[in-house]
Amino acid sequence: MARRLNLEEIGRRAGVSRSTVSRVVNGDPNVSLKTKKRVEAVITETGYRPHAAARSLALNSTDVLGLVIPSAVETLFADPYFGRLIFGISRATNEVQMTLTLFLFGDVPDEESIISRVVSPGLVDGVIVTATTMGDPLIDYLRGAEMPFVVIGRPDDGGPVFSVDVDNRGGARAAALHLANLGRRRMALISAPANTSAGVDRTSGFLDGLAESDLDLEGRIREGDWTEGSGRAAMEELLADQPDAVFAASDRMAVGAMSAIRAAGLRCPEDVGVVSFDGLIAPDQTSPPLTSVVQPVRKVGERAVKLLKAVVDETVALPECIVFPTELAVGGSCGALPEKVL
Amino acid sequence: MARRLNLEEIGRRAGVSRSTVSRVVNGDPNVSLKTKKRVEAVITETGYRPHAAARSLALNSTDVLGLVIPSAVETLFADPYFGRLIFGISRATNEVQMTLTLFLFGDVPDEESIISRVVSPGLVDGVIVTATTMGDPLIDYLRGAEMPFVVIGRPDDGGPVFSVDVDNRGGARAAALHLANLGRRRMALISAPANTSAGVDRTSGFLDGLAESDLDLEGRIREGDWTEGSGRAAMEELLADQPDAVFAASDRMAVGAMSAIRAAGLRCPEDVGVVSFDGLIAPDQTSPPLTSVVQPVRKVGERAVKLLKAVVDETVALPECIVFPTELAVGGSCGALPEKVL
DNA sequence: CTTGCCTTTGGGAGCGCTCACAATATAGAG
DNA sequence: CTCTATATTGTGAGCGCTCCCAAAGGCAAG
Repeated sequence: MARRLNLEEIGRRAGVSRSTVSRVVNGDPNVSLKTKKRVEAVITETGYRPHAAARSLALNSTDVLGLVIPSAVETLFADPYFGRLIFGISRATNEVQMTLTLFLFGDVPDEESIISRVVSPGLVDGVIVTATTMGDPLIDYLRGAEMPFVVIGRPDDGGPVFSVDVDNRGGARAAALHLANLGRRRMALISAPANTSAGVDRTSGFLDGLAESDLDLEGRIREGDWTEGSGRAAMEELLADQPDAVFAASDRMAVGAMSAIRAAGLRCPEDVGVVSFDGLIAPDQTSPPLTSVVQPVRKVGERAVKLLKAVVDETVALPECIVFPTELAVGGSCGALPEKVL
Repeated sequence: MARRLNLEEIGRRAGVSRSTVSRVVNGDPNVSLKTKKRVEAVITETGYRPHAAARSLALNSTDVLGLVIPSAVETLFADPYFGRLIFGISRATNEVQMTLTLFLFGDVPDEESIISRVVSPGLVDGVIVTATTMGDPLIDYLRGAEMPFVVIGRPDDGGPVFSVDVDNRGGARAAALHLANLGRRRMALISAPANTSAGVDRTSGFLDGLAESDLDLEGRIREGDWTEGSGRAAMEELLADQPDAVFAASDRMAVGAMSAIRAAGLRCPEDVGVVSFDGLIAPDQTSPPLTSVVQPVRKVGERAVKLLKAVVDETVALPECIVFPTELAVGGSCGALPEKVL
């Protein structure tokens, strides 16, 4: 008796055909009210749920979006950025009634296997790619497989892609100008990896701002790897050059830098002002509260989903590069007095 | 010309049949070397990838695991716990060549829609459920839908389920004993939500430890919600009772508690010793480093995947409850001198 | 009562795959 | 060279769904 629940079986029990049940399930209005009620009763009673794979096969569409994070080493995941991003993406995915699948690459080179799964037809309708390093072959691979995709960040080569990014350059420039306006003259930079577009853009934006203020790093630059530890190490080295301010290209690196400053017996912001990038650390989590270039992480995620859906549905034609503005949120770490802000 | 790439088409191009190509794709040894080479050449050349949905339909198995986090409000996601857990689960999923899909419930009651997707046949082979609150109807729903599942945490009711948990009770008890051994007598507790099994177990374990030491909370208990802010608020209240130590049921709440202690002009550990639960905060991220009950989050995730796979494959019969031990990692926050530790 | 039109329902085919089994090729033994 | 045993390949059916079109039912007008 335990026959599988499928359209045919529901139809049999309701005394109608497969197609009629299908119509009811999919809300097709061309069904008489009486039939509809009857079928719905059977569905509720049996707990029938359509078979997702079968539907995907017939429709050639899965209603599943993939999120690919190629460099998800454990340290990366400690960054609140990804939690927030995943949250935003998940939210937006739910909103459009789709499902989110996650492709994280471990340290192990399971890349090969994962990538080939990502581009399999019938698994996902499209993917969002983030945290790629420059020259990542993944992008070309996706193009070759004709898998719709959206990049979070700035794609490196000239190839046309859909992307969502934040104004890294403008934000970093604003950080430099802000510090310069506060009278800081010997600034230092803890940069993000130079093989990421965010790293490159934040560095060049900061340099832009310095140049506009007739200032220079004079070698006071160290590259971090996004982690707190790397920020601390970088700051320890930079302190030898006695900077009066530092811009860290991420919140976590800034936290590390602040702890190095404190450990050296210096005060923040009096001796060394600190400005960071991200805006993901609550004001009460550091003392003094971080002055930070805020990027709208959740919005980026949500926008990426919407854009990807448009790409999949082919309701958008030309490759589009969306850039969200960033905004400087002044805390106490840069040395601007609260009075000045309010 | 642009005919769809499928087994039939690959076969046509290689001069063999559908099944032969299928055999090659799936590594069936019953194919002559010559044929195999020829087919593989065509596959490489065309970039053919099997259609996942079609395969799922035929095999009635998707090779996809779901991770369901029913209470993923944004604050929850700020906890490093989930990042770590997802990382572990993702790793293990990759290892068994499966794919991970994520079901996060937003604040909005999209629950209905998400749950019904979770239990649809043909989407996932099974799910891992975590962060459920007691009495969560999700569990019963999964049972009713005959969807294989594994719970991370201790299931509340008596119904037989597969689960992976850590020894919350034993860990919290060890925390109490440790503080008692150090001579603390007026301990306080910042508990985790009482509608979670971890919350209940950590509280009762701590009370056990106190009782064994002939101590009592005497009302010095406040319930937090896992967040740093709630830990700070709880501590502020507790300080009125002048405790000489506090056990926070999570790292983040402990961090909040420490900041409240500092803000009150008290010293940690001299005035108030702090012990937390989780062990997810690096020693150099707080000062003094947190003494914490370490739970093997990543292992829990990995084990959950293995267990779920066994459940799906029906290679395990009786509901199994796996409990990982926890271990007290002594930092400086509890007042144990470094000499004592080493 | 017939006709025509619109509403509602049913059946066939196909999505791309796997599985079971039939068909064919190959080889070894007699 | 024939015959069987085995290695290799091909065919049909079916997984559960959707789509398309044809069939049936209902109803008003002629």
